[in-house]
Amino acid sequence: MKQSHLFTKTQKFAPKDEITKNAQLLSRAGYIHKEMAGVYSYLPLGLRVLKKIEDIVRHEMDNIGGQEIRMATLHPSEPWKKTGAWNNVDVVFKINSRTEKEYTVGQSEEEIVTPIAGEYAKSYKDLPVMIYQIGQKYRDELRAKSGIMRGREFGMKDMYSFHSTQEDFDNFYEVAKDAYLRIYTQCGLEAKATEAAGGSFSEKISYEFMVITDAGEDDIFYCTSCSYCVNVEISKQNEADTCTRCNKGTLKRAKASEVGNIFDLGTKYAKALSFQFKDTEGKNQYPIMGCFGIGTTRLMGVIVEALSDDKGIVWPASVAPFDLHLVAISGKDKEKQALVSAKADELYTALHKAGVEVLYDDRIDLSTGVRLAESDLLGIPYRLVVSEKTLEKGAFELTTRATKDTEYVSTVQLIVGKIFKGSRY
RNA sequence: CGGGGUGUCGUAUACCGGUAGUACGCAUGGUUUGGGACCAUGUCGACUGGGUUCGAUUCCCAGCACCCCGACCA
Repeated sequence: MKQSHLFTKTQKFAPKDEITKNAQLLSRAGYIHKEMAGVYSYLPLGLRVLKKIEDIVRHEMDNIGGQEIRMATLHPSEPWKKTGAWNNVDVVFKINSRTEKEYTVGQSEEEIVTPIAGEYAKSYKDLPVMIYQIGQKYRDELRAKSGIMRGREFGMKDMYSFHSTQEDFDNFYEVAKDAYLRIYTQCGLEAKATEAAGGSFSEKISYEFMVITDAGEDDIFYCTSCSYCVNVEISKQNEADTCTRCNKGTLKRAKASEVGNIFDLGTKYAKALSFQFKDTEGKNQYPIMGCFGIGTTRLMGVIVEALSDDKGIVWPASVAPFDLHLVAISGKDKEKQALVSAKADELYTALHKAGVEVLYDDRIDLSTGVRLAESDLLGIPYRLVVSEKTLEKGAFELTTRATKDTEYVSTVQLIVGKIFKGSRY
């Protein structure tokens, strides 16, 4: 994409009503646009990032047997009344139509997905079933905060699984946990599966996936030796205690942000919504249900919080809006400018053909400082500068955003090799 | 929902009970071109409603919006 064509622009100052790093950087760089407290629109660059995150999530869900669907956003109130959520869950939006009919919008979808699954899964042979969707969620939060980290409308992947036995559920729970950890790794984050309370969902322990960051809103204890991690809220141990899991490490306290949560829902929703199947003996049984959520927009926010510097965002390659930022720089000399532009155009085409997603800053009349500062702010993993200097050298300047390392490369093949490093092919 | 704070050009800000100033942006022209460069000219503004006052953007009250702390957090 040519930057002269991109309708968004960067801003030198962050809006004064955005305090958190994720909102400041994403707003300044033109990834998001605030509509009201806790509600953001995703602009071209932001949507590209979000789609990449969604694709990573989608791939892992498909891998463990998930089947993607899209549930309605507007819901009838009846199933919500059946499960009690209509009156017991305070973040449920309640909408009245002009004919006084009551509706709600999705904030979690047990009430909708359970009847769908129940309509088809009549026998133990039809189970397990894993269904997920990626889409918008709406929650009537009393206080939206922290930019895109806690909104009233946000993106979420929610998967629901139905099992004929507890054992089958338990096995899948572990499989899903591993898939979750792979998702965060691919997003450039180190997440910890953390024991937490089940909330109003479940009396059992749930797992929250936590990324250690100063922006974190939760406190966790994690073991210095094994993978044990627990939310301070429910921990029976204290900081510096020896870990009871491995008896080797000690527990350290840290601030962390939640980027996912998985629950064992038992038969609560199947019972409330009358989902039964026939077991091997022909008897009616309620399936064991699980719920697996990842806030995709929140994940985007946490990535920015965890991976940015004083100049701007530093996207991991896997979720960056583009692979490469091509910047053409030249003085006013028309002849030289034409040479630089021609070379940059040529590279843009060749890189595009080689499968590289390129944002091409072709605004050659703009001052260099502005454009390089913008480049850093946008946070694309690699920057390729074409200028009079590099033309003389017969090579282009390739800079890694994260490390600021610069090297000169002379061919498209070498550029492609450097930026993909075999990670994508 | 409890507590606190803030509302001034598109953005960030200044001052002020009596012409609302600056920077960035935007427009035009010119000088620049490896780190948000410079000059000139132009463009654009007091959240809403009451009250006090000769006069309110400024003081007071209410509403609304936004932010922060807490509570809450499927």
